[in-house]
Amino acid sequence: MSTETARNQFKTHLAGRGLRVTSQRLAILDAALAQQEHFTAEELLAHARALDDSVSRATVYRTLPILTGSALLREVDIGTGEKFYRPAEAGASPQIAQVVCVDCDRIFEISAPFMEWYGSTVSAKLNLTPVTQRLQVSARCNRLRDTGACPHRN
Amino acid sequence: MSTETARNQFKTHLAGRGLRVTSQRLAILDAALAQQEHFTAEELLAHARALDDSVSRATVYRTLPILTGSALLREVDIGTGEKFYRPAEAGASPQIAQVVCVDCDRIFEISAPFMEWYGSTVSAKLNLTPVTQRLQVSARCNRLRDTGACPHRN
DNA sequence: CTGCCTGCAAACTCTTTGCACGAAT
DNA sequence: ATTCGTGCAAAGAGTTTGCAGGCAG
Repeated sequence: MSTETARNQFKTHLAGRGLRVTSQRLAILDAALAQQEHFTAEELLAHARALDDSVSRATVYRTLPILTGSALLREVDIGTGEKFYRPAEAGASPQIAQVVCVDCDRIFEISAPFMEWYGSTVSAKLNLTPVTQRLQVSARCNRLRDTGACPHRN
Repeated sequence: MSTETARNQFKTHLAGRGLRVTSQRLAILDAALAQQEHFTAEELLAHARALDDSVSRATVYRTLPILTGSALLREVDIGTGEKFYRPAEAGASPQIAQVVCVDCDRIFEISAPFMEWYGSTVSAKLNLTPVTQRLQVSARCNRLRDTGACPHRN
């Protein structure tokens, strides 16, 4: 999705909810979409400020829920206290497994289509209907174990 | 597992690591094992204080890692900022899925024997070896949707 | 113009830590 | 007698919120 397309999608989302299009919100959007990896709110603040130095931490935190709500970003929680975000690829499977390498702290994401069946099966036993599901795996790097060097670090 | 058995297991674990058996640690253990549902550190503090009012918040936080490390408690992270704990049933499958009802916030746990294979498959693609894995499902209550009353609430 | 949005800073929640005293071994 | 463990209170990390002024619609 081009930046221009994303901007338009964002503006439509804002307008549809009676929210205003501000330079800060656009800067945060642009900064978020430019990220290559998972990023934190703090990292997003730094990048957004590079685009528009009037962006404050509060506005980043106030804008993130709008961005996740408009399906432009996905929130990724790996249970470490701080939340991570990343651009939501259009058409990507909602069933994603996160593999967190305990050696390098990197987060990998892999489509996990089988998960849907499993979540549904498990939920049905409780008379519940699944909304979201997530397989989170902590793993060690084989290369690091064998050669002492983690190929993902640096 | 009886309370007496758990106490002995805990004392053995402490002794084996050169840690001391204190009344506070035992009170926290007893309070934890008496819980029927998932509990937070704060709730555990309240219950432990009912058994021994000299227990402080700091000691609860310092003891929780010892209890999880000795396999007497399991930590359950559902991505809400605070961590939950529950007694670790002896012999239970290490592969557990958590289903969190978004209507009543209750946490259900279900054995998920296939998860290990999923995690291994997904990790192998990255040349990683899984250490822990977790399937977390958010779900809505069917009963609430149909009748307007959540049978789990209250 | 109206009122949503903003930056700032303080508040908040959960957890961790420095310190001097007290208790387990 | 040694240490390790403890309570207290302060510090920390991440996030949220009250307020007065600013800008979008």
